[in-house]
Amino acid sequence: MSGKSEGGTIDRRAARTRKALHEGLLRLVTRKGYEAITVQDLIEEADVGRSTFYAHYTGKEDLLRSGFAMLRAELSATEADGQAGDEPLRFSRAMFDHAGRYADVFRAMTGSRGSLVALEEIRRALSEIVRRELPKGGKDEGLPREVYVQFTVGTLLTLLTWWLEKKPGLKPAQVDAMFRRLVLQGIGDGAERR
Amino acid sequence: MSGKSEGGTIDRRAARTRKALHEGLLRLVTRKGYEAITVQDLIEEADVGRSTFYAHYTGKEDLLRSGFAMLRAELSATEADGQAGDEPLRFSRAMFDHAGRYADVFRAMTGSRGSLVALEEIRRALSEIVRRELPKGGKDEGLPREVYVQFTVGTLLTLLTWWLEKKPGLKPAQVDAMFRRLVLQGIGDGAERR
Amino acid sequence: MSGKSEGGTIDRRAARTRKALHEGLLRLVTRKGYEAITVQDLIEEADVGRSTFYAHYTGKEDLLRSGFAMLRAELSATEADGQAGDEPLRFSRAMFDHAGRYADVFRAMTGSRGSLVALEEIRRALSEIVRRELPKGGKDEGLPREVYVQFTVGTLLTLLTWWLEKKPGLKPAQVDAMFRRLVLQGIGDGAERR
Amino acid sequence: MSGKSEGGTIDRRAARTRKALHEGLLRLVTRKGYEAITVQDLIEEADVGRSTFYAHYTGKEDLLRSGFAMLRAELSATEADGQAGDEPLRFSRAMFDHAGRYADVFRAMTGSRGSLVALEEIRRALSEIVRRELPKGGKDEGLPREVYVQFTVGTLLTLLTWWLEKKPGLKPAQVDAMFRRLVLQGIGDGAERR
DNA sequence: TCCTAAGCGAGACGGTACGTCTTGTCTTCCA
DNA sequence: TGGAAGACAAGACGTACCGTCTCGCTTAGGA
Repeated sequence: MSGKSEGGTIDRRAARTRKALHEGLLRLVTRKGYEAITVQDLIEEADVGRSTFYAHYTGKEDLLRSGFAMLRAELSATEADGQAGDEPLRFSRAMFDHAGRYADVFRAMTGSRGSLVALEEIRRALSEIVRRELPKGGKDEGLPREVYVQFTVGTLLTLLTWWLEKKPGLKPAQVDAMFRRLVLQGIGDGAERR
Repeated sequence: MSGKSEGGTIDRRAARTRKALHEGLLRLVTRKGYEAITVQDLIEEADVGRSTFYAHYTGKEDLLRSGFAMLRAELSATEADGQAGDEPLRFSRAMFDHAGRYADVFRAMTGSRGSLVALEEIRRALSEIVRRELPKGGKDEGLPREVYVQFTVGTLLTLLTWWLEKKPGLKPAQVDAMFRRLVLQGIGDGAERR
Repeated sequence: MSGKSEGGTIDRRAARTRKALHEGLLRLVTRKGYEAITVQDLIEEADVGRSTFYAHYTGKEDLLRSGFAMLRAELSATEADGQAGDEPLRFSRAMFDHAGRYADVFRAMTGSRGSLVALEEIRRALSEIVRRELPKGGKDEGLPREVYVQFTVGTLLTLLTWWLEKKPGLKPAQVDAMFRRLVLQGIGDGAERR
Repeated sequence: MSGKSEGGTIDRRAARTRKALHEGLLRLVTRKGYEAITVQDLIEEADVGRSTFYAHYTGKEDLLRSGFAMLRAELSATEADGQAGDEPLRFSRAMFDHAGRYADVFRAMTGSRGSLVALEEIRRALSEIVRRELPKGGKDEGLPREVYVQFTVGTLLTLLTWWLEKKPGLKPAQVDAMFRRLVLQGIGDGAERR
């Protein structure tokens, strides 16, 4: 019994075990990439028994997802303070700031040594945020709302990946500017407009 | 000996073996998803000996990549006939037509049962095409050319995935229209321009 | 990790696993000869996982040797009761009695479907016994003690093989008589002596 | 067609191929022991195609046996000149002389890196000789003639092995003396006789 | 002298066993 | 007596050989 991946506070020990595993995962992921990590690695890193690991999680994917779940919970909690300013996409700057700080982890999750699972989790987390932040207007012109969301998230990830992998020297503000330009105007050259 | 995954015409038998493996991979990938495929599956499906498989490819990733390499080679060969019409992104319609026909394979490669490797290969193939097709106009307001390319490819993949996974009923032309709208104008409403 | 082929009492489960493997080997060896046995056969016969097998033994030779080691340990333990009667070679009769009962195993180990390893182990086990039982008399006319031992063991094996392979109908006592005659007098005809 | 391992003079080229393989086997056997030799080793050493090897022999055992067959044929041919002196076992001295010269090959065939097949061939070859050389008398006393033969051969091999492996410094004459002593008188101490 | 069948080298191939590695379950022991 | 430790069954991995086979090349021996 003892519930699998629910995060509820069951026990003091259980909480300590989960913390150790999450931290171990972070350390390992930057050291050898997500895909190469084995359950054996995880339990050695966290100094935990094999059956203990499986008592808490169904596998390393579950551990990863549970980590993202915690992350999302935290994000939601601290989101209220962003008052509904009328500027569109105003969350993006915070995003790039944050990503810049955890560049190592991000790269290890999404690079070729990463995992589709991680990528999907990241996309899901971003989608939730964008979905909440993008409720303006309803012009549509045949573009379903979900397409807007996925387009925005996709562009964000494109910039993020290009930035951290190819031009890590850039400042978050510079990348954010490119992002906004692309999302709001696309690549249509400025000459046609104005 | 005899080069691994180069596709050169080495031997009549070798070519037949490789063909059998590539076709087997395609069949299997739609049947159970890329990730779940084992080398054993591949050699049974292609009716090939285990050591023969490893004589040609270093693993299932290598087989996958070699398949994409062949695909790219074919695409390059048949590309010349696209005369340099002045319309931008004119390749996109063909792309969506093609993708619609191979929806099963595409989904199996990129879904959660898919593989980062496949995704990267698809992205690489598209990038090559876009890079060739997008040479118009000079540098623009500090946006590096590669960002244009990645943005375009990313948006294409976003639309492709959303289409095949969520709205498989749409016609290629409809999805193509959305793609062009997003890439050329972003989500900024049309009212501001013109 | 938990010692390889030492036979020590490490764990109840480990002991059961080893027992199952030893018994499986005996069954298989009479069924298809030692050489033809594969590790796969052994683990199927013993209903054991592949990695479990390799956790205990380095290969089928190691399993064989460990079986002989156990056998020797048992023999040593039950040897004390043989009081030092003055009759030479008095162990031989027990040997032939024993061999007659395990004729199948013996043949399967030493025949052309057998193994040099098994033969060497048998020879080693017999040598130990003979070395202990043959301490009478002082050095003799330039014949090193070890030559005596090897000669005795060799002759025993010669008789054993000939008996079980060519004349399985004979009684142990008859073969033992031949053995003693040959070892003690050679083939020189008795007439010359006495 | 073209018979497998018969040695008949089929063709000049065939004979050259077989010679190359036999010589390669001898070189390899002293270099890495019989058991460790692979067909690949043999065909590389003899500079022969894989299919050519299998056109002549069914495997490395067949090659080995065919080598012994040739050896036996040669021995038989040169045996006639040994006139039937009345001395028993007079062939043994020549045996030990010969073995001393080919110590390397012998050790590589019979040691733990050797092969039961080789041992059986050696035993068979020696048995043929002993059977021919041991026709004297018919006292018997219940000892079948074949037991005499096997006893003699076994003792010869025991001495041979012990000599080459443990005391390679001894002269053939010394070992031969021990052999004759053991075969003719056994280990019965001299005191009882005379 | 030319032609043709054979012997041959080269090595791809289908198979099988190997020893290693990882997974998720199940048993034992200890606190 | 409930959870940690780790032995275990299962099975995929990549490697090494095996014996079969299909190729061309060469190389006599008979026409």
